[in-house]
Order: sequence, then structure tokens, then C-alpha cells
Amino acid sequence: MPIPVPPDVPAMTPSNRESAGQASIENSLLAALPRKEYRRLLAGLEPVALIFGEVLYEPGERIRHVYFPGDSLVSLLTLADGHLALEVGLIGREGMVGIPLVLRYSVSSVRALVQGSGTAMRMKSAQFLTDFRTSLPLRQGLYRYTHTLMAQISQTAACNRFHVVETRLARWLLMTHDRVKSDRFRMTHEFLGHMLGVRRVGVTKAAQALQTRKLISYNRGDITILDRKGLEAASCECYEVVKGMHDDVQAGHAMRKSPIFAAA
Amino acid sequence: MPIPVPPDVPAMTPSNRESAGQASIENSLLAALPRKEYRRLLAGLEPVALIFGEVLYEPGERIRHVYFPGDSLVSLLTLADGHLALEVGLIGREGMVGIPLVLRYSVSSVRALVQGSGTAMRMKSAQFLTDFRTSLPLRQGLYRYTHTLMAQISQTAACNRFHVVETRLARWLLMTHDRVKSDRFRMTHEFLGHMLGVRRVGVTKAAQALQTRKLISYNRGDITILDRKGLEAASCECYEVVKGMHDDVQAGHAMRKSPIFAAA
DNA sequence: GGCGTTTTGTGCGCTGGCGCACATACAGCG
DNA sequence: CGCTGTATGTGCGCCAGCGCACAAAACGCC
Repeated sequence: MPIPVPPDVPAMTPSNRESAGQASIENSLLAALPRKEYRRLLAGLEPVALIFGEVLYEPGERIRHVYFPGDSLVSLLTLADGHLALEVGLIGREGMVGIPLVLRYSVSSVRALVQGSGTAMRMKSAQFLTDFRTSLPLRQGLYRYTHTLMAQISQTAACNRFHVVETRLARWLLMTHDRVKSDRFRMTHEFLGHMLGVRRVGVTKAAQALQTRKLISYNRGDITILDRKGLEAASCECYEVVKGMHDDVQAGHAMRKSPIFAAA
Repeated sequence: MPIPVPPDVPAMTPSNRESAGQASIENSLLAALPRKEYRRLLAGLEPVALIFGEVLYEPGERIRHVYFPGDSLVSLLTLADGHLALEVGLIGREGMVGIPLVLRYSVSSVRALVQGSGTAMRMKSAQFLTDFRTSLPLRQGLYRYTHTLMAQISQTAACNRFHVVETRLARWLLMTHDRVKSDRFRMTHEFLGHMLGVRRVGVTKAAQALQTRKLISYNRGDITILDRKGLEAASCECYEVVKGMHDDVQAGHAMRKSPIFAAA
């Protein structure tokens, strides 16, 4: 009842579920760790396939696992009045789901919903707390990611207040596009309505406008990005702001001397 | 031009500026520290008077000091399009201004604006980073506060999206009331408009409604809470949600065994 | 006591999004 | 092939909040 499960993507077979994340390290936070450190953490990490519509946490619920998405995508939703939802954060390969644990808090205050099927590495909370305590690089990466997540949430708040649906939809599609490798993804208007906190019909209107402008095309839950540049022009500067922040952090992994970081 | 400086409150004289925070520890985070720990930190702490309208940080600006408010009040504002502002967080005696430093980030992504004149203790960033590294109780308190701040920002995002001005104004007044000791505070409609992200006239309308219902009274920037219970009824449940979270954390200082906390 | 400034009040037309209700279309399945 | 469910399209009246413009108080200051 809360959020209707959207049309399923082709389900993962047991075979590719097994091999998920086996080949290369798909999550940037993990990939940024020193090889040795990564191998050590691997013991507690387990590849899983996340399926569209799956709820990882509910508000007020104890966090059992943290997730490092590969090509999966997870939305953080704030619920209001029980039926209305609004996305406040979007987590893909650049981040981790379960940030409260970084802050020594074991309860989520938002719903974490799988918004794009795909792979992820997960770890039990207890194990994570141990590894987090003993791994400096992991701590550093996660603290920085936490900061960008806060910034993302703040910016999203203003965006939701001031910008019209069409603009916000464009932004949202871009953010998703950044995190998934493909130009196509499954996504119904109904579902988008819950993300943007508007009626389904509002999404339909906005999507029509974007399609007319040849920026996207869609058909029964199948959205294709046609003109990435054009979409960027159609979105608000909130997109650039948040993106810039993520890029800063990514860059920070390489050049630790960047003036924006506090001395470790 | 961005945000008009609101009517000044009676300015602090040099004498009470000197004695600010001298008497008792007004900030809860500091007060919760073991005595010995607090005395050690005191060396780097400096009492200051914060004045209505003062900007502590601008987005993208390097953080020079952190602030532990006593009876002062600081708003975190996200800016959009350069002229519109929206409050995403409110910090009083329960918290600290400068959370990015907790996450090893030295740049603020929001504007920090003094919204209620009063006292605070401040510390240079470099000193803070040192003390933060060496004080376990300080780290614990700040991590937990950071979590509640994130939760507050998320909830505020949804609130701003779904609730009408009158309701949000009620919530905002309650949050302020919780942090200031007094039933009266200075606050023009214009200023409130920037907090709630609406036109001044919108605030006037909402304030009229609350005044008609005998919940508040106001006069040229002087607002009085008349009926606290009534205001709570007039506000949205977002208020309760956020308040409950803060209370949990406060309680957590006393009973560390609470199941909501992750093992240290 | 008069004057400028700040704060609050009022009016008006406009628009984006809402709630509701129904129409169409395509997809999979027996 | 037709049925059922899912996804998208359309129409309509409504309302909160917007932008703009101006009026009316209250305050501070010379």
C-alpha cells in the first residue's frame, strides 16, 4: 500500500547472483581502499542482488546490514503523514547505505528503498562496526561520504521547495543516470511521483514535456535518456551543486592535500 | 540584499559579553562531558556573544570556528538561485555549529545565520580537530548529534514539501521556543519568510491565523507564545518526530545501554 | 512634532499542483 | 482471443502560494 512495487526488471538468476561483485570492485568507497585493507574487509562482505521495490530499512527500525551498492540504486525516503513519501537522498556506487552506523546510531530515520535492481556488497552491522573501528581508510572515506550525503539532503530540501516538477524530474533522471551505467532504466510515473513527492499525473505532465523536447523517451516504465546535455540544461543548478560536491570528494581520495579537507 | 538584517535585540554590553557562559555550562553537549574532560577543553573555548543577523559561514566557505550555542540560536540555510533561502536546520544549546569538521570536512555547504542573539562558546577549527581526536566523550556526543541533525534535515525537507505555511510556522515557533528559555523573541515576518521559504505576506497570513486562535501574539518583530499546547496541536507531527529524536539522544547520555545506540 | 524607515495589512490576477474521475492503451496469460 | 491488470493520458474545479503594488500603522530620530 505505501509504495506500489514497480514493474520488475529481469530477475537475476542464481548464477549471476553468486558472481555479483566478483569481477571488479564496483563500489567506489571500497575501490578507494588500499588493496590490503580491502582484502581484509572482504571476509565480512557478501555479494547480494538487490531487487527493485525491496525495502532495506524502515524509519525507526534497527539496521541489520550496511550495503555498498555496485550497479544497484537505493533511495532514502522521508515519510509524512503515513502515505506521502519524498526522496531526500540517492545512493549508488559512490556511497553506502547505513550511514547512521557511521555515527554510532543503529536506527534509521528514513526508509531505504531499492530503486534500481543490481548488485551490492553487504555486511552485518556488528561486523561493520568492528571493521569501521579498525580501518582508518574506511573511516575516512565514510566520514567524507556522510558529509556529501548531508549536503545532498540539504540541497534537495531547497530544490523540492522552490523548483517545479519538470525541472526536478530532469535533475532526478540525471542523478540516476550518473549512478547506473545505462541510458535506459525502468521507472514508472507512479514511482517517480513518490520520489518527487507529487501526484502521478504531475509526473506524466513533466515527462511529456521532456519527451516533446526530445530529451527523453519513455514507454510503460521504460525510460531512455536521449539527450543528456539537453537534460542538464533543463534541470536546475541543484544538480550541478550536488554533483560538484561528489566530484570533490572523489578527487579527494586521490589528492588528500586538497584545501577543502580538514587535517586528518 | 540576500537576507535583510532583522531588528536588533538589545545589544550585549562588553561586560556581559565577558561573562558569557561563565556561570554554568549552557550548552548540553559540553555539559554532558565528564567534568575533567570539560575543564581540559575549556582552554580552547572562548565565550562570545552572537548577534542577530550575523553570518557564521557561507556555503563553500572555510570553517574557522565551531560554536556551542548557549542561549543563542543558529539557522542553517540552503540557498537557491541566489536569492531564495530555506532553513534546513536549527541549532541551539543541544548542538554545535560546524558539523562538517566532525566529518573531517572543512567547508560548509550551507549558510549559518545567527537567528537569535545570545551567548555561545567558540573554538578555533584547528584546536577543535585536536580536541576532537583526543576526547572520546566529545566524539560520542558529536556523532550522535550529527545523526539527529541529519534526521532533522530530512524531516524538514518533507515538511517543507507537504505542509502548509500555517502549520510549518507553528512548528518553527515551537522549535525556537524549545531552544530559547523565554516565551518572547524577536522575529519579523520578513525574516520568517526566509526561514520557511515563503513570501513575507504568506507569513503575515499564517501569523494572523495563529493570533486569531490566541496561540501567539506579535507586534513589530516581537513574538509571544501564548498557548504552547495549542501551538503543538496546530503544528504538524514533524515537530514531534524531530523532538522525539533529540530527546532520545539526550536520554542516551544518561543511559548508554539504550538499544537504539550501536555498540561503541 | 514632523519625517523617514521599518513592519504589518490588504487586494488582485495568475499559476502550479491537488483530488477526483474516467479514458485509453499495451502486456501478459489462460 | 479476450480478460485482467498495469501504465499512461485527459479533463475539471479548487486552492495555496506567488508577484506586484499600495495602504496603514508604529518606531526612531532630528
